[in-house]
Amino acid sequence: MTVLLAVRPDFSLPAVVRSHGWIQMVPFAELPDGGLSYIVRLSCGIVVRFTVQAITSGLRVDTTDILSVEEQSELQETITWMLGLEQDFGKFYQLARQEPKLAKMVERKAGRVLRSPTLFEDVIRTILTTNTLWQHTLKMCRELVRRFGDPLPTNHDLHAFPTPERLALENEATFREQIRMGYRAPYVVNLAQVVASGVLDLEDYKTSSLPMPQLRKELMKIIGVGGYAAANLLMLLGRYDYVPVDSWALKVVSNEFFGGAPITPKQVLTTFERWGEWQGLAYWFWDWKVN
DNA sequence: GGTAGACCTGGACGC
DNA sequence: GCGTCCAGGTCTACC
Repeated sequence: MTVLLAVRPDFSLPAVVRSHGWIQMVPFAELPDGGLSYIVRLSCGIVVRFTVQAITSGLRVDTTDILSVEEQSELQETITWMLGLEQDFGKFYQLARQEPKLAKMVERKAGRVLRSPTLFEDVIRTILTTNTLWQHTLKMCRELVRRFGDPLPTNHDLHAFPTPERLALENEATFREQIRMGYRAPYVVNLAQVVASGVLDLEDYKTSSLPMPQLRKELMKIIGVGGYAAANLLMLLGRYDYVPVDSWALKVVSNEFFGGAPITPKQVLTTFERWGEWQGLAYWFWDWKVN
């Protein structure tokens, strides 16, 4: 079935889809026209594949199944969150237009960051990106989805991202041996268990009114989420007043602003401080020198 | 608050 | 084929 969605004038679907590496991780996939394909498990338990494509009047959403009114509504809410359709970048674009290194991103209508349907999923993905090579991250995610995600009824080779409840049934050894997660295994087990049991309501953070420093502290209470991971999650939550500093950030900021000399994470943060509530975005979409 | 070392995997490299 | 080195963040212990 087909559903149409309206978007703001500053929205670009390919810009969101290609905003970062999530699109390379199952069950995300990019369509040839820059659109999005994703397999989602709705709250009623059905697994649906949907595609999103840009059309003149906004977005066209096609699903593999006929959905009830409630399911359609849930799917629309999910897509709105995933693509950041609710976000307004007017104020940021005004500032960014005055910075040559951000001119291209304004032109591309970039700024939105592709999100998973749930924060639980984004936390797991983020943990899988830490302290390893990107190819290993992709492999861990692929195996996690293939082994524990509910299959698409029309194609059992495709799966939705596993639920906290499903992952909470597994133990550390399974994740170490089958998913090759290494020391990250207890982090994932713990997160699945606290979310599945209701001890931690991660999805509540999507609408949290906590100031950034407190929200960052809350995120860092999750075992396996340190400074970088928390900053990355803040970006995904639409909080852009902090920069996710990893080894890449140290490298590009050093090359751009410090002549390639070794720098500290604090120097990265100081460099982007002037962007205030938008510093995360300014860093993320900066037109970095490529060496 | 800052620092050092352990934790894991997988790719690159030398033998 | 085997061993070694390295990259990549987080946690814990210690100062």
